[in-house]
Amino acid sequence: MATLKDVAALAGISYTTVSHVLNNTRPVSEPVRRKVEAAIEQLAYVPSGVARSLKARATATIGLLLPNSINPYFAELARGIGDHCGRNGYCVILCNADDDAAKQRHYLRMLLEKRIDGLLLASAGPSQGTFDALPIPLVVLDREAPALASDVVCIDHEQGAWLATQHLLGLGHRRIACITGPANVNVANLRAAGYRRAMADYGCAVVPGWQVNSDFTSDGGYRAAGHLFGSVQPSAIFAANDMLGVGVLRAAAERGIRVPQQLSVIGFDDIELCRYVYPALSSVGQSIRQLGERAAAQLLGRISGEQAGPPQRLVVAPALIARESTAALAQP
Amino acid sequence: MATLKDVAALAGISYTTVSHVLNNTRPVSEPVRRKVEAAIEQLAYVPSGVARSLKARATATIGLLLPNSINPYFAELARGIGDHCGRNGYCVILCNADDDAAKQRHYLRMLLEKRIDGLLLASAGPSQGTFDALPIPLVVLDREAPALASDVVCIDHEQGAWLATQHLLGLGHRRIACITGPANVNVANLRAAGYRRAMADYGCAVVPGWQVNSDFTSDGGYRAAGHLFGSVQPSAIFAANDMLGVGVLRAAAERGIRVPQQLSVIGFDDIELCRYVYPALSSVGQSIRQLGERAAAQLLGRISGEQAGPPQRLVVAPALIARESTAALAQP
DNA sequence: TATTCACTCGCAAACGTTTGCCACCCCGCG
DNA sequence: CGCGGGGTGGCAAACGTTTGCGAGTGAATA
Repeated sequence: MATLKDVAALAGISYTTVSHVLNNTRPVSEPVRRKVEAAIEQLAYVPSGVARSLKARATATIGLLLPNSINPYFAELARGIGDHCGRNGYCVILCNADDDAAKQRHYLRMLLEKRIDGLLLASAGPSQGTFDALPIPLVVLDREAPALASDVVCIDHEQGAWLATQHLLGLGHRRIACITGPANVNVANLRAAGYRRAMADYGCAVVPGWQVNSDFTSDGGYRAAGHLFGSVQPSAIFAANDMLGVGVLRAAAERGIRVPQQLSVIGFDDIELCRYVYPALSSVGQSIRQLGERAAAQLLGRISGEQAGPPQRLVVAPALIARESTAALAQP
Repeated sequence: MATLKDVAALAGISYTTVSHVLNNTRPVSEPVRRKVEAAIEQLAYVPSGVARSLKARATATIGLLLPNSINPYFAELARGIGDHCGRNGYCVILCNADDDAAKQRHYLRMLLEKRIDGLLLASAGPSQGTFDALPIPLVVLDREAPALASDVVCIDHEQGAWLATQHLLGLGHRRIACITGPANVNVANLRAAGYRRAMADYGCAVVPGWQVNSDFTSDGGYRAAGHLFGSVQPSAIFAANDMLGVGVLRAAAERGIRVPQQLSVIGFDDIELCRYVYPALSSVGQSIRQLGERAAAQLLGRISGEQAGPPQRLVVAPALIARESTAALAQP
């Protein structure tokens, strides 16, 4: 690859000046500028971001560390982040940790070596001190990170769950089951709490067995729903994420349970998949892409120094998106 | 951030030696090594990949340029690529061009500045010379790139379409419609060609109107199917990609057309979404993640110089994945 | 004519690594 | 005693930029 010096030599000029015409960083006479530009063209010169980064101590690159990418939710998140960063001249390096703590540390190390300007951490499991004293801005996405003194942007999980459950209650349902995530992940517990609060608000006792833990996958939702159909026979199910909801839909369809006539189902997150299944899955959430963009904006703000001050918590309010999978309780 | 010199100063040793203990690149006495390691620990030193890359003229990073990310297909592809690269010590910088040629050039420029070691180009539109004289290895994914003298890894689109159509024909269907992509994208034409070849093999004339162009989106499939239902009333539909297929499923469901009893539907690509819809969508394809890994492997081979020689075409054979959306033609 | 600018441009020192080359010490051998 | 050589470790030159400092032109001004 051609370098600044090559261009300078070809143009018969010092490479300092070449640098200045490249960056418009000081006036250069027209003839010289033209010669330089011709040389650049001729050599197909592309400046080295590596050298530039070394000098500038900045890479215009951020890292995005995802815990597991099986959930389409993260794909949409990544899109929002990538878009915002691209628009602002930043690159993003994407790493899937696959729920593996060792892998996560490995990637973090890699990113630090690459001298990323900031890190976006999406809903990781127990981080156990991995992200304690990072030398770069960090914003945590989607998860509450009480231990970390970093910015957090996420949705109000508890409120969203309340909203979803309240939607079902408002439709007349009372036998409302809840399928939630693993008991050791915080988000799952918050959503379950929202469910229980809504039930309590309506004076509905949550019978043991109505709330079942699963794993945030479609298959988990499928199995959990099968179990519920055989026991508590709910008239509505709040699935603590959309993948679970999709699994519920399938379990119902296979048994000939008609949705929403005989069973209402609502999910959480409002991933695009909701619109593709039939019946389309009602859900609560906010534009995931916007969430990603917001997180990216926050991080970029920290990097530029524009955003200063103590850690912020940006929690966005969820909205109800009623689709085809929820309807009023049929009169018995 | 601490530098090599800081570590050296703290350890009371030259920074040359520090470098050597870091990389195990020449024997270092035990006491010195211990002192260095202690200093590294104490300063939380992380070597600068930027400086390293500048010296080594390599970044251990590849670029992944996607045309549009609305299709979940690309998310899966990215996952496979990211996995393979991660395992081999490479990072991936992901760029979504959103079907915008200017954006695509912008990203390419950015990636070149970042001095990526290789580029993975997924199924872009007409590239019109943008990728002509790249100074780095390039492998094109998913699309046949006749103009480019680069490696290509893709699936046999024509054969896959033949397989899908043949599956329907084997089930007794004759009134088989085909919904395909935009006429100006090569992949769409190849798939349409496979459809027609299969029809011809069975002596079925393709009546005008049986093949309709769409846009590879769920919505496009929905509209096209609606159109078909009102006119040719096929007993089976081959959708040239899974998103189209999902749209067909919805159009059928809304009209009370039962799949597969009254209508068989088959897609192409075998994205994960196929398994989530009900009825699960039959499809043809090969593990998308593996396709991605394969492409990444090819690129990494070119980068390391292990793979030399003329451009290769790796085309993988598609397989039929029969699910719930296809069944034998009901006897009238 | 001497001084002061405005306008252009070049020199060279960073940025943080890797690595070829060389220097030193000490031991064993002739 | 002289010398070779293994075992250690330091010097300094790259890698390709950015940028502070300064130098050289003319022309305008005093």
